[in-house]
Amino acid sequence: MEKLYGTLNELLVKLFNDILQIEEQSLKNDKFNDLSITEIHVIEAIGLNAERNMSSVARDLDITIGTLTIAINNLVRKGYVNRTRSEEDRRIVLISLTDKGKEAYNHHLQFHEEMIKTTISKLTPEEMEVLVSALENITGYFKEKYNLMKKV
Amino acid sequence: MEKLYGTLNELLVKLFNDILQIEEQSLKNDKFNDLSITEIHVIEAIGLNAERNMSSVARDLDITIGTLTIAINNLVRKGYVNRTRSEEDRRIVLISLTDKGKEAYNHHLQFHEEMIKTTISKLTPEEMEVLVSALENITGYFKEKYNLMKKV
DNA sequence: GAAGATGTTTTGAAATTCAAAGTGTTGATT
DNA sequence: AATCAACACTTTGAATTTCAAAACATCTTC
Repeated sequence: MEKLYGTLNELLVKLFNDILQIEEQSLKNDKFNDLSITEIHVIEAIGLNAERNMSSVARDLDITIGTLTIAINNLVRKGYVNRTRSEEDRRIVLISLTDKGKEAYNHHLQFHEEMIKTTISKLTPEEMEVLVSALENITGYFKEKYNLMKKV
Repeated sequence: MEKLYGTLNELLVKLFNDILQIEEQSLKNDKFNDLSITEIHVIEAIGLNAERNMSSVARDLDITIGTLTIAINNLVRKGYVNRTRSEEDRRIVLISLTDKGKEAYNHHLQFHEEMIKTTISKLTPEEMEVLVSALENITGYFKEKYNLMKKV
């Protein structure tokens, strides 16, 4: 049990550093190498579906709207994001991905998919289900803990 | 199968973001709340053992020495790190944790331990094993991929 | 002892972030 | 209809983090 414990700790810490670094590295040798990790995350948060307003995207990313404004300025300039004002309520700014933005979105998705594919290719169907429920447990716990902390 | 795939992707991404945010939040309500995450990482990298020079710590953290110099300036100012010059080779700068630095190191370790302990407590032994082997797969994949990229 | 190598610091610039002030729009109240 | 508060967003000013390249100090080698 103690051993498992150290293993898990090490794995999580290592996983963390690795993912960040690889994501960064892989961006550099990439078709979309004018995008930073931050910008990729914004593109991810906007998503492929309908137009979204600034506030909801900022909330998803856990950043302030002011910070998002700056990020969107750059993404619009680089041609990844459309920005328009809502006709119904002219306070609201609607953002969505351009075709180029959607391409970048899908490209990044593939990075993730490759990672997952490698992971699950070594698991049996039963193990896969176990993994999913284990991760659901963990993220559930984290979500709870995070919300508690936020309220304090 | 496709569905599991998306689920797993989502779970891992979420887990990742959650851990980062919780770490950040927990620092704020903390005894050592004058430390940023970056600074905690530097303290972790210096470690409890012998004095280390700038280059080796920078290499461990995958940052430039110049960047580390600035981080160490602040940590010295805040009383977490000792900085001396080697007597044998006066080019070399030796850094180590002060008592306060060691306290912060252990405190952060406890945060990790608690996180892992809670995680483990929510899992059955079977889930544990699957989780560990899945994470091993992922980090293995990353390690390989990362080394490849670095060489390019 | 000069030249080059090594280890670190400094400098200048860019990216990311926040809090707070500012701008424009809408909705409610009177 | 006029005003005022609430809302959605942008701008501003400052802090942090980071890097590359120049500068500095010290060692090693020829």
